[in-house]
Amino acid sequence: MPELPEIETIRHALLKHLPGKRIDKILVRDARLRWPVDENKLNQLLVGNEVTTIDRRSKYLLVRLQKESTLILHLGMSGQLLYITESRPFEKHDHVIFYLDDATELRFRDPRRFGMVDAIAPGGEADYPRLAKLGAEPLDESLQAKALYERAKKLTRPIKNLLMDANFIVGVGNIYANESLFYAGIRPDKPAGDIAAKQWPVLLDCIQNVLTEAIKKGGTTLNDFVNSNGEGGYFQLELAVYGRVEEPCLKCGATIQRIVQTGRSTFFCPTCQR
DNA sequence: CGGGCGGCCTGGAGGC
DNA sequence: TGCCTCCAGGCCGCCC
Repeated sequence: MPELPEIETIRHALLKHLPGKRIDKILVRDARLRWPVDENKLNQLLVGNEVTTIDRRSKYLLVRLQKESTLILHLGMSGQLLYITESRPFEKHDHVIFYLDDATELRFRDPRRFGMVDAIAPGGEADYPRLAKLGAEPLDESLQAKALYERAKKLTRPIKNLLMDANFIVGVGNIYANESLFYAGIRPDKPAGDIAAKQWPVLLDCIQNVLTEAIKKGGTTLNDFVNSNGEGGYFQLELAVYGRVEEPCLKCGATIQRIVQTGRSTFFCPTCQR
């Protein structure tokens, strides 16, 4: 369940290995991902080009190549990117393999196949459908809490649902939405429009702190997340509310509650969060 | 337009 | 031991 900190961790790991390497060949072992993998498009746009750098937008990894083509990856729920330096047999869910010019490989592994592998032609990013409607980057220093307040002030849906909506703010999934709202002292089921203008800077600050701390710890490892070195993160040791139903609140000792919001588990402290 | 929800997908856990 | 059901959840598409 990679969210922004996990993707950022993977991006940093890949930056140590990929830049300067040329993609020599691409093997699509199973094209049935979230959208069918277009093998011809990958070959045309990516093969023969060197990686220049790697960016992130929302939970997408953007591997930049020469000639301004881009490899775009999404890890969905269970995706992993493995950087492989010595010959290793394929595993069942190794779906796409990028062979590099120094005999190393990048493998896209994804048991649940919610992930995505695609290529973007030069100049095509602005119109790329998955990127076009994305909301604010939470760690963007120019992001103003006031702008979020203005967008949210007439909305009736619960604040937690809004935080998980990538059209509003990106990179915040179930874990970090729960955690951020705990630190901000806001009930997850509070209507987004009921959050006062003066509360938004507090909330944004909590979101940024939670994400930044998680990045420092290498992300959260629950079921599936492993970074490109095959190592999990450590942020799960510091989760204040996520997954802690019936356990005592770390601030006040009250019992953490679990509710379901639009099919997703929500955890909160009924005393600290109002 | 806002907002809820079903479906995609597999592995692991729990019940019997 | 094995079969069944449920759950995890990012994101799209459909619906009201």
